[in-house]
Amino acid sequence: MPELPEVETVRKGLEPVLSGRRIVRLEQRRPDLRFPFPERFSERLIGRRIERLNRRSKYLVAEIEGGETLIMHLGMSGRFTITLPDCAQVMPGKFEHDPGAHQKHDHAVFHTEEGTIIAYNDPRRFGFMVMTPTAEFESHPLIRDLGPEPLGNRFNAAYLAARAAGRTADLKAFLMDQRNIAGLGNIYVCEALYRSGLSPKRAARFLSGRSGAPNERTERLVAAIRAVLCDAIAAGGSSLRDYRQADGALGYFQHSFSVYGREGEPCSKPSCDAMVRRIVQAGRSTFYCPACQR
DNA sequence: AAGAACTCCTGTTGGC
DNA sequence: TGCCAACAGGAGTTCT
Repeated sequence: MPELPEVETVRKGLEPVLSGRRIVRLEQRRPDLRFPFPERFSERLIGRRIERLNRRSKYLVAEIEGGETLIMHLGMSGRFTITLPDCAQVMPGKFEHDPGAHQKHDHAVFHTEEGTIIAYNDPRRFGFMVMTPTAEFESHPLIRDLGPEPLGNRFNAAYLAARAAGRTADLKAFLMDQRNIAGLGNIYVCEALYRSGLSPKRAARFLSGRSGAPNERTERLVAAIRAVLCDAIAAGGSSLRDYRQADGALGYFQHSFSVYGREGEPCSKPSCDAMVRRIVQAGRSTFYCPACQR
């Protein structure tokens, strides 16, 4: 489901009810998601405060009092729902079920000292939760090979060009690879390539000149990636199917898609009369404008 | 080492 | 209406 803007939106939604709060109960409804839940999961959380809720790439990262960190990934279909104490009073009609009553695919349910219930729901179970000593977070196998945050300082044209030098993989696959850039997925790769006028079928080395220096295309792509992510975060992410923000609100960036999911529709550039095309790359749909993206 | 194929799982959608 | 195939926002593992 979620790419960087959606995970950041979830983080912002969870922060007020999790950051600085103490976990008093954990209901773990099955042994695993994609991977087993952490050993003695509830023992390691109960009675402890969540000191901070961060995001790295598409991971939610909760620093737990006592020196451990909980790393969570939402996979394709993971989401959190928040039920506030006395929510019927606070938000009449907002919850269709009794507070505390669990829904199908609620696999882990956290209770805080304040009586807030935070349920992790994930039909496909491609998500996962793992714990690591906070001191070893950066060297954790899931974290250590991640590329730079696209909205951070380490990500720029010089980096991208050097990274792409000599690479024969197509641009779509190159940008989807989290080791190159962290946090992009199918939607935002398609949208960023459209915004920068680059074909998803180009080889990644198209981004670097001789000696791995950036060119004008690299600059355009970097700017487009930053812009589309910022726009999406400002819109609260994209709501496809039933994805919602943690507070139940729908993100609305899906209304701003230029190409994603728009096969057969006219290119949104007024001067272009081409139709958006869908192809399959590495088993995933790619949407692009064959006229604007070269 | 890089790249491509395969895999996990459930739910929804579209065509007949 | 039912049935079935295709597809879905991800990424670790395994192979070449």
